[in-house]
Amino acid sequence: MAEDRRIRKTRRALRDALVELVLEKGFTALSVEDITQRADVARATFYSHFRDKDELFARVTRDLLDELDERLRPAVAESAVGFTGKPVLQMLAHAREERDLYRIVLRGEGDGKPLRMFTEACARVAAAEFRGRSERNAVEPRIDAGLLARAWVGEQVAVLQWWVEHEVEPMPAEEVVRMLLDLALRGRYWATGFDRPA
Amino acid sequence: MAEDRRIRKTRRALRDALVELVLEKGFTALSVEDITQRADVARATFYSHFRDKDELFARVTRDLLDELDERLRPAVAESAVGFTGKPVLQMLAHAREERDLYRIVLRGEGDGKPLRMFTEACARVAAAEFRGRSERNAVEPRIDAGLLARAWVGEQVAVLQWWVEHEVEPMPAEEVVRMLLDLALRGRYWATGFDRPA
DNA sequence: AATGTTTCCAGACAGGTTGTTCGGTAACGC
DNA sequence: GCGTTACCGAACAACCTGTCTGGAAACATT
Repeated sequence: MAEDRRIRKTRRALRDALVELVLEKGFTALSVEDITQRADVARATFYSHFRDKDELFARVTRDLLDELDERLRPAVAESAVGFTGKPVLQMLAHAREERDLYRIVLRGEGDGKPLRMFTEACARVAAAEFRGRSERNAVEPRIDAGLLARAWVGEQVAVLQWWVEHEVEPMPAEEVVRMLLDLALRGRYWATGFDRPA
Repeated sequence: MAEDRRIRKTRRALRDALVELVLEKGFTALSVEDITQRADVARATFYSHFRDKDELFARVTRDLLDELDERLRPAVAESAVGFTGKPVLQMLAHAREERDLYRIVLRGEGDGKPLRMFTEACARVAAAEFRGRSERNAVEPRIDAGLLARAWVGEQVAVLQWWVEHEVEPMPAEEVVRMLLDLALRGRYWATGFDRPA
């Protein structure tokens, strides 16, 4: 009862066609026929796999997130002893491999639904990272935990977006991680040398 | 040669209908007829004002950003002497007044195009704030300026998004600004009391 | 209050998209 | 080789889009 080779082939073709075409003309401007034509698949076949465009996109995004999760698991465990930046580095590596898909997701194609899936996945990872730490934290935090998580994920996603949109890598992944961590942990005053307030 | 009262009325009705309906069922699921019906306007009239849905949304967003810019101008000038947080506070105030519109823009409705307009506007403001500062900055910054700007705007937008999506205000705007500034300027170690690295 | 202009309306139009259904054909796993 | 399953191609109604009418209503101006 292994999965039919034909199914894998058409699903893969549809996936690739979607990514290519969204990159070319945007998700909304796309018709199902555009996709099936590019994928060299009959239109009727599309509907035997997915209810509509959105379901295909959602499915593709979910697969991507599962893959990312797989990679992040060991990195998060390692990062539990301190903010090592390993999870962020893994994410950048993943983004490099699946750059086109990352681009369209991070652009908010599909009315931002895939992007929301992505940020929520990141938020779960961040929450896991923070949880392990707050237990052995003595002093009272000066900021709300929900706000902290949102800010951190927002920072990450924004930088990731900036990074994947460049045609040539603007800087090596290791450096991005270093800067992101310095900025988040030590703050802008330390990172830029701007004069501190009185 | 003042503008025709009828034009203002129908434009306003279409704007309100758009915001309401996007909030209810999402931008893509919307038809032009849905909008004109809710606005109590003939469908043909819609096309005499806008080419399509997207142009209406883009126009509504642009108006919002112009309004925001108006409010930010004095705040940015005041903030030039130090990171006072005045611009962020103004933005939160604006978001409270136009909450529904902020919601749909920040959600990425319309394939993320309006959201991109928004973040770019924020980036311009941030750049202006940073520029005035970097001149009288002695030491070499430890992080890239482009990355810094991206991270800061991403942080802001993510928190704003979090803030407007709550049905009841999770915390007063002044407190959000304080936390956001503490976090961005002094960093997570200071803000949370997490143990510093060796 | 009269006038010439502009906007709005209701309806109709072709062209395209959607999602579903069908029988026939080919590829599949076993 | 055999029974099963996925694919194809074509057709279908329903809907949406964008454009274009002529006539009615609201407008700014005098």
